[in-house]
Amino acid sequence: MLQVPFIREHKEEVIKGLAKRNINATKMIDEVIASDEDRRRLQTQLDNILAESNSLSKEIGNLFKSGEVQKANILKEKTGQLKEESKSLSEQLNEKVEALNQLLYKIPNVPNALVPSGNTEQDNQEVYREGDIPKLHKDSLPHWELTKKYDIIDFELGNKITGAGFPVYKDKGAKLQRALIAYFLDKNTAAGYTEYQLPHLVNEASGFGTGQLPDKEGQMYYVTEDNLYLIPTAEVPATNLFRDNLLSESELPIAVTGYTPCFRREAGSYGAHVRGLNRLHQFDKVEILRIEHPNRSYIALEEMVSHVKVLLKELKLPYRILRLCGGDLGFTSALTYDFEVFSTAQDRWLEISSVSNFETFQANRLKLRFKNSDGKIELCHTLNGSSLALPRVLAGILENYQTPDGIQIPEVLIPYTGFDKI
RNA sequence: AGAGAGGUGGCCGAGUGGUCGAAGGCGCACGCCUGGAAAGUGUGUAUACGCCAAAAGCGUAUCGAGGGUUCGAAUCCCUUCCUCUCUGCCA
Repeated sequence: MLQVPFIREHKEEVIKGLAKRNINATKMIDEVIASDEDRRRLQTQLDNILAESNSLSKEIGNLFKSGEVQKANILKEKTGQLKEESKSLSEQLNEKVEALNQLLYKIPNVPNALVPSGNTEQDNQEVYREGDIPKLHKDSLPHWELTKKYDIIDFELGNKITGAGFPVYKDKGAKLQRALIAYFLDKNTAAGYTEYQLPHLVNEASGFGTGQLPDKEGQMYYVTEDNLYLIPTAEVPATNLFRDNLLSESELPIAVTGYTPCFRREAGSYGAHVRGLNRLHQFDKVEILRIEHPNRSYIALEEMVSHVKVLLKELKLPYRILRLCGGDLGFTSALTYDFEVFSTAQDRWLEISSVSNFETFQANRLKLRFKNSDGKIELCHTLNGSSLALPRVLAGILENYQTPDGIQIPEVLIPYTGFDKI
């Protein structure tokens, strides 16, 4: 959520930035500013009344002590009036604050200057490409055929025990999953990220902190009995570790990694784009997260991008990096780089990582602050990225590494799998 | 799940209607002391919002959360969440 003082002071900049998301925010921003002015006016009025009432109460106490009951009773009547006024004012104030918040929840983050404007995927900028696209044999298959052929993932079985989008990994498929998770976590911890094992269910406050709530509750599975949500990404529990924190500057930066399953209710579209592993209700992901000093957050973003590059390079998967355009940018993000692996058998790019800087947008909701060297309190910047989302990496490996007599295992994974071919 | 106890500042802990944003201690910061350190000693040490061009300053709110009683609530009442202990269940 954007900060009101920031909106007030950078009104044109905010409107211009949001225009890149194809939002005409002029009206919304004006409303916010007007609403905030009302709020401040009410606050001042209320504070004055309460101040008067407090000082009267003190007087009354003193009068009672000195036995001047009559005088005290006169003052009592006055405080009665003040009380009614303050009650009505504080109701108005609460309503105003709530209305203002409702407005703010609807305003997405202001894109960074680097974000290109645009509506669709077509407008994303390719900023990097690496790796050779392999030439496959003529009978090569998409992964959903391969998994069947080698009996390593069973979609039907998952369908039976749960439903569509909940695959069952078997035998070497299961082992390969575990290998990927271990490999990613090892690389991340070696790069300085601290490993966490996180809860897979979160409460409402956490969903709110990272921006899933309000409005996007439909995307999460919800446990009604206990009022908990299944996490759509480790970003939610990992970021909320630091909710309501006032850090000292020396504690920054913080770097966290964790593996969790992710649960997404999203219905999605149909056809080849969602076949097999391309889109699931439950999938595994290893996440990296950083909490940074505002001065360093864009350096950190580059570091995260470089780190993910290494993973893909080592896996020898052909990939490209896109800088997302305004229309494709997530609600909370200021700048996002998407990583896509090329699947030769499907002849298309598959998104496998998304690395974003949220600047203060999440931190503002989370109340995640630090005390700077001048002793002033500032919001931290938060960033996160996948390193990596498993299913599509797996799809990429299966499809790109297939040979007429089996699927090769990428060299870096062999120490983890214990086998070199499926 | 049942019974009981409890939630106070970074931490420990006192506080049962006004003098309490809150004693005392620890911690932390700065100073003094010291050749240096320890000890000792002095001072300071919450957050949010508002007023103010800003700083200083002032005001308001905050003792788990929400509501109520009262001129006045950390303190009394109600609701709710959480933690701990015992019993039950269970990996």
